[in-house]
Amino acid sequence: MSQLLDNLNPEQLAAVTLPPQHALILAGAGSGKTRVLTTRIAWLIQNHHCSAQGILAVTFTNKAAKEMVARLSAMFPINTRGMWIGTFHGLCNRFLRAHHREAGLPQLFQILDSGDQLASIKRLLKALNVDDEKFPPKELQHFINGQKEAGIRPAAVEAWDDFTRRRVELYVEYEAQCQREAVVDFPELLLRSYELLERNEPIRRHYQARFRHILVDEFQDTNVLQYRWLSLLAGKGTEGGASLFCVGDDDQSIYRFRGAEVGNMRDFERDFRVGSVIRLEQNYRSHGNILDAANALIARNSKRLGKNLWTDRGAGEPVRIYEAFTDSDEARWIVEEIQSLVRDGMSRSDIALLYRSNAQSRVLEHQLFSSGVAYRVYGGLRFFERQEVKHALAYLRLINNPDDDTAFNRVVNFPTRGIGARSLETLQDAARTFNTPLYQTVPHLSGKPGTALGQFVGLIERLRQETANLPLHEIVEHVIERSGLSAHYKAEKEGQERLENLAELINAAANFSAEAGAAYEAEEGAVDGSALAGFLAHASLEAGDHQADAGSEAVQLMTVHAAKGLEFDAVFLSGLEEGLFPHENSILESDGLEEERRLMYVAMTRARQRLYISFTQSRMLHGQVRYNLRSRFLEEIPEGLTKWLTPPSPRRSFVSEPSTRYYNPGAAKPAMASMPPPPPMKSRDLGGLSIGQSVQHARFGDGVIVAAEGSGNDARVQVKFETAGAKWLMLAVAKLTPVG
DNA sequence: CTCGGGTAGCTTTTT
DNA sequence: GCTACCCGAG
Repeated sequence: MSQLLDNLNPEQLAAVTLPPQHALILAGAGSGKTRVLTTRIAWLIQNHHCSAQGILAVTFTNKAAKEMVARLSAMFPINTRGMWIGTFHGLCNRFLRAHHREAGLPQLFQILDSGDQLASIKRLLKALNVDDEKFPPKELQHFINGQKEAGIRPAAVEAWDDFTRRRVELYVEYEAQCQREAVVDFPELLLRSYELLERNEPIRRHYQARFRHILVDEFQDTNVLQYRWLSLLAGKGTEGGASLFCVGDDDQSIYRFRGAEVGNMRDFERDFRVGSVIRLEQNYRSHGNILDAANALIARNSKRLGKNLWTDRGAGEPVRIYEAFTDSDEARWIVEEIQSLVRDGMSRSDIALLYRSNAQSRVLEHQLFSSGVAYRVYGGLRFFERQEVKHALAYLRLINNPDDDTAFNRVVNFPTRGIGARSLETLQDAARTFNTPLYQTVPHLSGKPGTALGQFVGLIERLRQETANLPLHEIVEHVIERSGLSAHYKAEKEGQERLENLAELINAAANFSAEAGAAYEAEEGAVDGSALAGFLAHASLEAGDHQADAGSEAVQLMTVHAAKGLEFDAVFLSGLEEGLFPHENSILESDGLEEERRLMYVAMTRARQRLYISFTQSRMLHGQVRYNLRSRFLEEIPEGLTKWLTPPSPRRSFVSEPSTRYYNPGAAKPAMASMPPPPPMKSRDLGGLSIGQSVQHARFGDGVIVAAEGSGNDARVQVKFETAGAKWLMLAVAKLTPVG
């Protein structure tokens, strides 16, 4: 117990030992957030503030949940099984399985991942003969999920125009289809749970009485529905209930685009009259210069709860800045620098190469590859998203729940068994007529038992019977063999890797039985039903690691988003250019720039010892060479903390943005006068115009030149107009008048 | 049914 | 510039 609290700093200690009450912990990057969260749980239990059953801890990713459980078990022999620790979706799944009847779901309901959901929507639009040009499936998916995540059912959507009204109708149809097929999408897991808690008083009271302490990780990433779910569970006000312990960092809120609502932090303070806001500001990760640079940058954001990281580790090295001519030059320099770090003894896996968008990885990969530097890219397809794995899972899903039309469509003709679009269309039509799922419709088709479709149904029936009494991993193995998948990939030239993945799936099933089996059958029979159903839910809820040979001694490549929560000795931050970072799309969004700045803050605070920032004068993007200004974020890092590895060239003033008030060309260091002139690319003949120049156009109005290409008669400039958006204009044709 | 040619679109992502 | 997806030909 005394050991438990050893080495906590005063703020961490205060957070861990708060008396039971609502609390908001503002935990800066690298401030020991996870440690506080887990120690808090251990402290609560050891001091008899509650039993393990009284704890609910919720995270966003399976990784974070697993880490919490691992750290807790390492702390003291604790019954983690009794606790509810998991992701929002994982916990809601557990809840809905336990109360499926009250939630209006069959016990063996299946979970649709995003891809399944999209397929389901496409199928719906087709069946309803909806023009998918007018209603693009992706857009409809976004619409439906957006409504659900705001807690809005179709009847409550405010639809003022025909377009929205039609989308609401499709939302209704989609809900009906899911119900018919006994499937539940991700946001539905949340919404169903919320609604059930809300309308069913006995169940609500049961859980409110049970959970004494609710702990939330990455609270800044919660969406509206998640916050409401937490509020309901905590039972604020008359119903008594749990203490909410929310840990988050508003400066690291980078997921607004997927519904995260930072405002939840302020709302939480207000709604729950949070008396204690504790700031964890001591950083155990980075050296002083890196922290100071990050602090100075984030200080320019206006909407902050306020926080300043510090360290006692010393200033360390300056932030290194490098300007390259082209993206390949930038990549070449980065790889050379990496090689030199490795020569000096740094481990490749302690080096990260970060970028704003995935498209940037290609040039970097190319250079790493040709220099023979081992690297690893995060962000590809994940295990349970692979084609062959999804196919195998689809067979398993059909055994588990034949009404799952998404699974049916996926494998009815894979491997091919002569069931073409024609027969499927007939089947679809019949299914609509009889209002039955596809599987059940097959026997209705005018008594031809020998048809290919009939044989397919026969196959599934046979598989179900043959596997009825087998242990889980043998079910999986049997289905892979007897469905024809195995033979299909054996025959395929490139099938070897797929076969290995299928073998890995059998492994995963064996592991699942061994590990999760025990946990799942704990208390309340939360997930009974078959092991198969549990495994399928697991496969949907946890897409698996991003592949890439883990553990190998390799440089880590990923987007800044993917790097959140990670740390490295050396971090290379590439592509610090206007339009890329901050991304051009974000500049038009309200508060978009502040979110980009937070993203930059996250990126910088990943570095322990060395931070490199680079940008280029020209970059190939969307098949065009673009000439971008260097990012305004570079101007927001105080000069004394940086070291330019190339001579800093003057940044053209960025006319349309108020942030330039921080940039004062007049105050340029005298040394700049002796710097070499800007390289030739910048001095291209634009008829007296330059990048950054404000111009006027007769039709499009006022704008700023943001890029240029070609020369002479072919010279073109890209102008970002205030109202008309970005346009490429031929200088020889367009009449542009310089302004100012 | 499979292959390949043509074309639209292109920030970030977990569950 | 790349790629994912759609459609038409074989």
